[in-house]
Amino acid sequence: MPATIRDVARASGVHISTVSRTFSAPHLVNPETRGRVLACAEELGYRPNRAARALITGRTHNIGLIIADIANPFFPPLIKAAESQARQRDYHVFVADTNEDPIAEEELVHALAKQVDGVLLCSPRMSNSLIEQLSREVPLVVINRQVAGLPCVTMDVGQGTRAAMEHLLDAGHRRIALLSGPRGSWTSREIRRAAGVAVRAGGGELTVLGPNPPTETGGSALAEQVRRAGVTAVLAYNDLMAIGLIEGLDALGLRVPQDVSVVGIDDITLSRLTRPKLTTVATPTAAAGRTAVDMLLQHDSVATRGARGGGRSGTIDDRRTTAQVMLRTELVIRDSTAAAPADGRHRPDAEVVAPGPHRLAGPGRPTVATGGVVAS
Amino acid sequence: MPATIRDVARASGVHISTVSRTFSAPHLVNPETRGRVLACAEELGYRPNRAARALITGRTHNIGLIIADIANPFFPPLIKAAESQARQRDYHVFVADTNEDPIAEEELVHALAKQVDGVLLCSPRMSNSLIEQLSREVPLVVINRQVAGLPCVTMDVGQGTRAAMEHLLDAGHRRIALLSGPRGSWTSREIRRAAGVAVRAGGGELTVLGPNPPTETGGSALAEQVRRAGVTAVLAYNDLMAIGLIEGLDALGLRVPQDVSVVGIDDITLSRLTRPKLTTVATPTAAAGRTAVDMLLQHDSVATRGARGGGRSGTIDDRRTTAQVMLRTELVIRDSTAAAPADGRHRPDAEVVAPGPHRLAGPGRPTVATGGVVAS
DNA sequence: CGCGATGCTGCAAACCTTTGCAGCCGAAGT
DNA sequence: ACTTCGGCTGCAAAGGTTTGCAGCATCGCG
Repeated sequence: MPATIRDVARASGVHISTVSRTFSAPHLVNPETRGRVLACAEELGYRPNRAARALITGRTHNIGLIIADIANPFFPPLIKAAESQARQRDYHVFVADTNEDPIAEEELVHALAKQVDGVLLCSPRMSNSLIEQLSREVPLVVINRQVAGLPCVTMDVGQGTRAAMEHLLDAGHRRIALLSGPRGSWTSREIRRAAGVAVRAGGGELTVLGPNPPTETGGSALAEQVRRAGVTAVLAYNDLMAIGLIEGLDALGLRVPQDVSVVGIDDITLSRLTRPKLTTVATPTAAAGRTAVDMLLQHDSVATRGARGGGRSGTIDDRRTTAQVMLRTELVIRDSTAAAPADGRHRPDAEVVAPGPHRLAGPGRPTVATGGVVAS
Repeated sequence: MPATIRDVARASGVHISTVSRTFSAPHLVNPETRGRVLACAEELGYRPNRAARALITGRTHNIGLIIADIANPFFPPLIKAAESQARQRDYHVFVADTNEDPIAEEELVHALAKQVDGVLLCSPRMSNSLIEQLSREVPLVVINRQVAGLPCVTMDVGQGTRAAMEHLLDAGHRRIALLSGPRGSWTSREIRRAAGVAVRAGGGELTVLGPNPPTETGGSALAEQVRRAGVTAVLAYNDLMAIGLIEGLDALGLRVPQDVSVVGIDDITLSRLTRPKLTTVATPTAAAGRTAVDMLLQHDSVATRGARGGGRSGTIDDRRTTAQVMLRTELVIRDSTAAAPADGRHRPDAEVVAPGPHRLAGPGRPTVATGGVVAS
């Protein structure tokens, strides 16, 4: 039913190759002919079949974006940035969600492999070795994880964690908890490592709780454990968990930040909407999306993996060029952190009280401390 | 570089057609042969090229999902539901975001057309006629809009709006504002229509503000206008706008719900996290996603639009079977609505006061009123 | 007038699969 | 012993496009 290139050729009295060129190499065809072809194409509602084209050129002009959890507000800015960057280069982005499931991740890479020119693997939960293996099937750029030999873009959560911990230590906190993220998360490991050294260096004591699902309910479920741990400050794997934790503490009668200081990571927009507004480590998600698309497109425009185009030669050599980019993070201080309680512990028996002054806190400019930046 | 069916055939000493059948019709090939072929395929890391397969079968086992704004928390549950439903039927979902841009919408449909078996068009902003035209290019299911002759799944926002307005009128509100949504939104028109008749029937007066971008900033930008309108209650096009409006009113010194009652639409999870918790019309987004996938798959499994499979006959006749489903909505009463102020107007000069009792409101079961349900 | 260059178009192979048809072989039925 | 049948496999066309190569005029130049 849909018009093919042949229909157009017949209608305009030229060979199919001329029709093809009209679309893919207009300068090679006589303007007059081209006009006639275009008219017929328009008339018949012809659109090139991208699948057929991909079959021979080896390039689909699509890129796949695999996301751990689309419901996490952390991702949409990244997705949008990737899409707009891709659109500028005449590419389309197909997003797929894995529900934090490593199996689904692998399956999706396979499914996408032949339908896209490359895949952006965002916050993968699978093993490094599997990622490496999959990268032989389709060009991969990894986001939020470092895998040796593959192009990666990560956030410098290590620096962000240090900044957060120093902020808390400066405020007099000594007993600090870390709510870690999901099993398999590179970011979570980085945070944990950095938190460990930073707290120790500051003479504090770190309690690690987890692994946990990186969601709001994952956070609220930890309120009881946080109370029992007797800490005065908490760093959460992400904002969602931090917000959930605040909810949970609230239900337990513990006030934030008077009794417990809470800091999140990501700086999702939601973190500015809750009460108290969340102190958090801002990660440049949009930049990550853009960068990842750039790396992917540069990486495979260099060596077109075309069907005919004479397969790329160096399988090992071009690893030299695979970049690993790490993006700067920033600590944004808002209303969920305060000086440690005088007795050095949160009060175990908080009475019910009208909400504290943070409710009235003005919209003043948030304090900002910068983290590090690295690239290689 | 990637292994093709021919490589496997050579390696296992059979014809390519046997390899093909090993995967697509296993019962037609001798178990012994099949075993050998599978072994070789595994060995070589062979994966069928879905693009090539699609070229001949006419079915890609992909479905496209076009979304107005992926950053709107309304959509993720719909996306996830669609994905899981599709996965059960061995389909993959590709999500694309249009940034509320009608042009991008059209372009995406074209881009997806040949790479998917059908497209779910969610909250489209383009014209009905264009949608109808595009539906001749690829099977379409429309979500959040009714288009004659096309399968649609919508939410009964009309009933939800009526319930919300009755709730407000019962609470003594008479001057009510409606924050309408983006231009081109079917839902927004439905809400406006229903709001008009409901408020008039209740002896109230409706002020319509809009159209507006359906975002948090879109809502907060309207605070000033809402104040000037002198209304005591507001229904917003969606929760995001409602939450933004509450922020904006707060900045103006107007308290919700004491001075102004606010109700949203959608019941996104965020609406339970803000203070005050939002009264809102819950829409069954997950059900919508599932239903839409079902309608699409049923619709085109009936008549395979295969290349060879003898094109479908009835172009008009099968319209009889195109269903239009409308899903039930529910009014969820939380803390952002209250009785109208005694003087019938919000106080124009609110003093700064410690936050009201809604801060302490327990997690009690929300009151629920049911809306209608329709199907044809 | 001849020659090469230039601009445009047609030809046909190739991309990777699926699938209708035909062929082969052994077994079962008559 | 001859047919029939069934199970399995091979053959080749088809699907829609791109692209290197070759052919053909036309044109400019010497």
